[in-house]
Amino acid sequence: MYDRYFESFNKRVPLSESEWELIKGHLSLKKIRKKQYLLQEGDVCKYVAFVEKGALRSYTVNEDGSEHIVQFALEGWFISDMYSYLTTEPATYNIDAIEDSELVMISRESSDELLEQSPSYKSYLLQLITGAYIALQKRITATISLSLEDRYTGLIKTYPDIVQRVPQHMIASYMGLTPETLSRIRRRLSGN
Amino acid sequence: MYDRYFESFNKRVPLSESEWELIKGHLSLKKIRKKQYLLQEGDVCKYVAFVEKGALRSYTVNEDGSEHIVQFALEGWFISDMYSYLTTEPATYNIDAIEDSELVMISRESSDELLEQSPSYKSYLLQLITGAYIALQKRITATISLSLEDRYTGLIKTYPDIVQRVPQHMIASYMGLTPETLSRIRRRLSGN
DNA sequence: CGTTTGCTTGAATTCTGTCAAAGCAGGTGG
DNA sequence: CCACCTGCTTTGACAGAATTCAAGCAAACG
Repeated sequence: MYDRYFESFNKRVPLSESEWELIKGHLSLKKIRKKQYLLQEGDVCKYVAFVEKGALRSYTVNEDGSEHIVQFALEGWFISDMYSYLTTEPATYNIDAIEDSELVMISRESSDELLEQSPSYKSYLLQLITGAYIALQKRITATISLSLEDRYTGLIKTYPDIVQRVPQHMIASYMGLTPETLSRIRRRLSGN
Repeated sequence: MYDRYFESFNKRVPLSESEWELIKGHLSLKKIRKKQYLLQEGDVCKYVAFVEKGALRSYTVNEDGSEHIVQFALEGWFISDMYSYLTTEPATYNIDAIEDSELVMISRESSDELLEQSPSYKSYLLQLITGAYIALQKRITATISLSLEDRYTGLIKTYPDIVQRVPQHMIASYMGLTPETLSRIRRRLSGN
């Protein structure tokens, strides 16, 4: 229980027994099934979810009904609508499960308390978000500077599990492409 | 001196006199001229720069010599190659000044010390990076889900000063477009 | 005043999206 | 066990959009 979360935490910020007990008291476990919503656009996002097991995605839906995937989250990643979480404004993203999943949930209230009471928690959060920030900057860099072929091969190298576990039309959406275009890129890469 | 930095800090995390003195002891001021480098690809990034005055950009250069702007930083923003800064690996980004600028510089050593000694500094950094993370997520969302017209008008609304102060071929680079394409988008938007 | 820099425009080319259809599993119910 | 869905991927033809290359023009600068 909370195994991966503890591992993620402890490898960045080594934890004493007592501090872990304090933190654990603010966590809760949630299981959701494939295709089930964790958050719907318009609701206020009250939790950050850390993925113990499974796979989720966050995405927007345009007026014409088209979906655009903003993020995937597999084991060891967190997912949330951070803006809604911090401001309590209505969420602009939807989040649902791509696979049956197990999540460690941290509410805004719990997070605020932990930030006051536990320097380790504050350090962990800082490191986690800094890592996420760097990853987003890399993604943007790839988007504006590389060809589609190079972006896709880079994605495979960086996140092989995502490419294996997630349907390709979702990868296309994540890259801002149509499924047809991604299919053609893959053919070009596999040597006609 | 350090006015904007103090303001940015104090509005997020109110500071006592003594704590500000502690922090101020770790800051230094740097002035750089337009077109001057703050960081070159391959060097290790030893500072995070907070912009007191002026405008900078970070960008990559491809083998063919084409530049791709990853970020702009105006007054109140920070800029750095965070990955290089944290790992001491060679930087993958270049940073230079678009206007004559004044910067508040924080070295890695100073930042580490402050993170240990000042809970307020840790809180400030967490809030700053969280805000930057959310901004990047918005940018990615716009990139994969909106038309070029909507992306450009969104940019004008969100960062009017950037669009006014930065040459348009740099805006085009930032959006991942050629200058010609951006010029045509602007004509379409101004009603032929 | 000449040069540089940035923005615009045009025509040809290349790439991507759209629409329609077909192929290909995996899963379900009969 | 098989036939039939259903969801996903691939393919083709065509229309639309962006890039490329070339040229022209205006403003800024030394």
